[in-house]
Amino acid sequence: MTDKLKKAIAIATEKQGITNSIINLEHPEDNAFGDFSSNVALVYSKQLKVAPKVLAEKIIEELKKENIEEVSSVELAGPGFINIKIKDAYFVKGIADLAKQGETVGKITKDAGRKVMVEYTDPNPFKIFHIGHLMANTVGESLARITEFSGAEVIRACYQGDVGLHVAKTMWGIINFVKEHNPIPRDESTLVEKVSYMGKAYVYGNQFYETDAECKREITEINGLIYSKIFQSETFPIFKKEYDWGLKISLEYFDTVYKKLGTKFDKFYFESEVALDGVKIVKEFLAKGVFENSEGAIVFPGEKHGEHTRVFINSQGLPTYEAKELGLTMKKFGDFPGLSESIAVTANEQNAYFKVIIAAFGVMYPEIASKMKHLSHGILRPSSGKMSSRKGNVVSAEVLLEEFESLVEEKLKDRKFTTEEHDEVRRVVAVAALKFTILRQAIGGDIIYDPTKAVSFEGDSGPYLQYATVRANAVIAKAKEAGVSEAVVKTPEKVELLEKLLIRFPEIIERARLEYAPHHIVTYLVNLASEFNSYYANNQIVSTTDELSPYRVSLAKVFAQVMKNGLWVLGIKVPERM
RNA sequence: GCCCUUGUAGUUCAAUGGAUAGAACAAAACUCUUCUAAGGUUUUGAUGUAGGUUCGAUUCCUACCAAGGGCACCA
Repeated sequence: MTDKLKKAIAIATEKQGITNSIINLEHPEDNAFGDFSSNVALVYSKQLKVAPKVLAEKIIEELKKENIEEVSSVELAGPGFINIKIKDAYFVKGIADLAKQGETVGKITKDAGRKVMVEYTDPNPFKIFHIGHLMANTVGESLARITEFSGAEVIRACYQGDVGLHVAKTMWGIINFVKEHNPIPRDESTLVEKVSYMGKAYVYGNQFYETDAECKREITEINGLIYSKIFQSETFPIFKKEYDWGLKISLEYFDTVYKKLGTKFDKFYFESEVALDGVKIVKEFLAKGVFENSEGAIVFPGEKHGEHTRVFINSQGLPTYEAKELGLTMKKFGDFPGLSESIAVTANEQNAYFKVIIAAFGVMYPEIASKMKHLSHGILRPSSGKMSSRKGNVVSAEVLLEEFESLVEEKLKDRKFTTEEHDEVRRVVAVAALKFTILRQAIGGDIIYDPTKAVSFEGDSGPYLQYATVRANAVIAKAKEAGVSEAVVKTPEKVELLEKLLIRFPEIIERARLEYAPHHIVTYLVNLASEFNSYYANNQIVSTTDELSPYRVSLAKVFAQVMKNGLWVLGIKVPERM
């Protein structure tokens, strides 16, 4: 419909002497202005040296001559807008079409044939899985699903730092921690206990790294030994027992978190498997003059490319995060030939870092640079202070999720559930509340989270969207029970905003994909759910006497499916009941 | 010091250069013998400051103010 109207307006505009015009066609915010609105007359009036209103009148005249079937009226409004209203029958038919699509409603084919990798979450073994990882996971998963829903083949990747200074700090911490305080948790301890022990060991190690020169020297030495895992494996076994233990429980624990959040990665990358490649690339392009020797390190002189200089190989001869990133990127494109796009989601403190990486690729492999996309998120901040896993004042994902779950628990008190159902609802609703909080606003900005107020489940929230869907499903079930006919025999004279919003779903998906902006979907679903809730309050949907009942039930069905798919794209599940 | 990002109701967020700047929370009132009241209805309230570009600026440009992040061997 949008394309059809755009074309018609383009033709009408062309007759006024404007060629190759860019037609802007939008849904006016105020529904009273019509279903579509265009500002072409305002845009091109200057070029033609006529008043916008005069031009608009002429275009409207042409449009009327075209006699487009679905259009009920074309009007001039305001300073020169062309407002178009669509016949109600078109929307009724639109709902019927959506109903036919069933579970695939809203899926588009914009990205068909494309292969897109999304790398996100990237927690580091040997360290805590904190709320920053929760954010990256939520944003990344949603972007992956939007892309998938747009028809692309999506590869979910997760990149984990199994070598590096942080590992050395934890190793040192474990070794010294054991001596002084606590022994390593035994096998019968829970995974969470083991992981939190390791988190403490890291903080302990880091504390000494920063304050004690001798400890710093030891940790640096351990770091070198850890790298020997890659370079010359025979010197590594010194810490092998602690290392293997730490890596194993970290990965096991991450899996439990992913399961809870609803992510399933297709590919895990480790720093240890890309570090060597990174070194190779740096050496190769050092010879070609892309990198330079500087103060014993090898750096990329970013200033030559509008960026800043960064160290790729340190004076110890070890690859930094930067060099590993080169190896990782090459490996991604090597593992998945024909990759059309490689998206990486990280915290926004890495924005400048990624610009340098992409600039370096721009010099070495422009083809790859053009396919790289970096997206970032802000921090999920408990209104007091910045969190840092180095200082240990971080909120772990575990703690935050538990906090949300206990809030849901409160609400669940009055409802009757089986134990199994209770736990499921508790978890699904808590995750929805959390993901909604993260995805409701444009990605990139910080999300301020007040731990005392926590999260209200009233108003715009994940549970609000789930609740509207659950109610629609309950109505559908009731209709089935009451034996309301499936066949729609009568349709309403006049459609509501609900129908109009429903048929826009695919457009919203497309925009979210184009702009890498999940929050457009959130905004849309909130409006849609709110519209449905009003409709639900004003209309009896299930009735054995009202001829409109089958239509209303079919509308509820389409609504429930759009909500389910829209929430799926956000990574949110809908419970059976709540 | 330099670079990047962000300043919108009391609060947390929206708004492809367009029309009367949308929600939610908080506050006040109403609403469950119709399908789940985690709902619905109504009322109050905002574009950091100063310029500029434009028919039109929350949006683009400049300066200032404020907040956050980054800037060499961490990831």
